[in-house]
Amino acid sequence: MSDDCETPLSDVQAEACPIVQIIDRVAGKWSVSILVAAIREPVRYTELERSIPGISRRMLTLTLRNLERDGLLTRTVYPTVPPKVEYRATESARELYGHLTGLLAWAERHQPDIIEARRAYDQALAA
Amino acid sequence: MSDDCETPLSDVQAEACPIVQIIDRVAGKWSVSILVAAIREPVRYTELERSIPGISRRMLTLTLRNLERDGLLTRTVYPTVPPKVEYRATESARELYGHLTGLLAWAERHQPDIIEARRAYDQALAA
DNA sequence: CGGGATCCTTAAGGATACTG
DNA sequence: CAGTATCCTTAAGGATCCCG
Repeated sequence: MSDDCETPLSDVQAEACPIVQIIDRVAGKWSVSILVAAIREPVRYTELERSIPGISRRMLTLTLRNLERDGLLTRTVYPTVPPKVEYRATESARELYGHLTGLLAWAERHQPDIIEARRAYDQALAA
Repeated sequence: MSDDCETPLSDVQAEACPIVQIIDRVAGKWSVSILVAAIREPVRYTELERSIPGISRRMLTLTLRNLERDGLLTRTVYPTVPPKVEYRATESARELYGHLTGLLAWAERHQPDIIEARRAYDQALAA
């Protein structure tokens, strides 16, 4: 999935490629949910599992690892009994979050247009 | 993949959900590439096929249809021989594009951090 | 030229049992 | 509590052929 942005590209596609990479980073079903949950305050594993409906243990762990690997989350283990692990958003993640809320604003402004566009498109097909 | 944002959610996940929906809209391997290509001027089918390395006919058509359905592209057929079809970005898409370039700026600012974070993470694993 | 229809491969994700 | 390991299902995407 990771286009290298290496093999010779037209100027316009050279612009598209890094954008695709970021999108990929926050794509997948769960990345944003976890990121948003960890933005304001550190969260624990089980806390995430409970607050994100439908996520499986497997995907929770996998997505956490990826976010950590990209430097968007830090993972802190408290060697207590029972163990306690906290995930918190990094500064980098908080800046990214700012851009995501920008996208959110766009979505809210255009939601009616999108609904209508889909309705029109689907109706045109049925005809 | 489309979380409904319907089933009762915590306030924080209620915020995450619409963001996930937009990400999904521009996720997938090709959406952004096509969008960017069509932003400045109308483009033709074969033009897209040539300018986006590696895209298959199938995915080009599928992605175009989805973008059109969401009101991000308009499709214009000129009934000439041979046929000519132009895709152009809508106003809505141009606004979305603005937010995407915001993401691009974030990516450029943090690319060194990300590279370093991954390197550190991978090295810690190998140890 | 601009596709649609079909078949196949790969990767994302879900379910669940087990563990330090 | 916070995971890992394993198995299985689904969906995204690729290759190809055909057609107005």
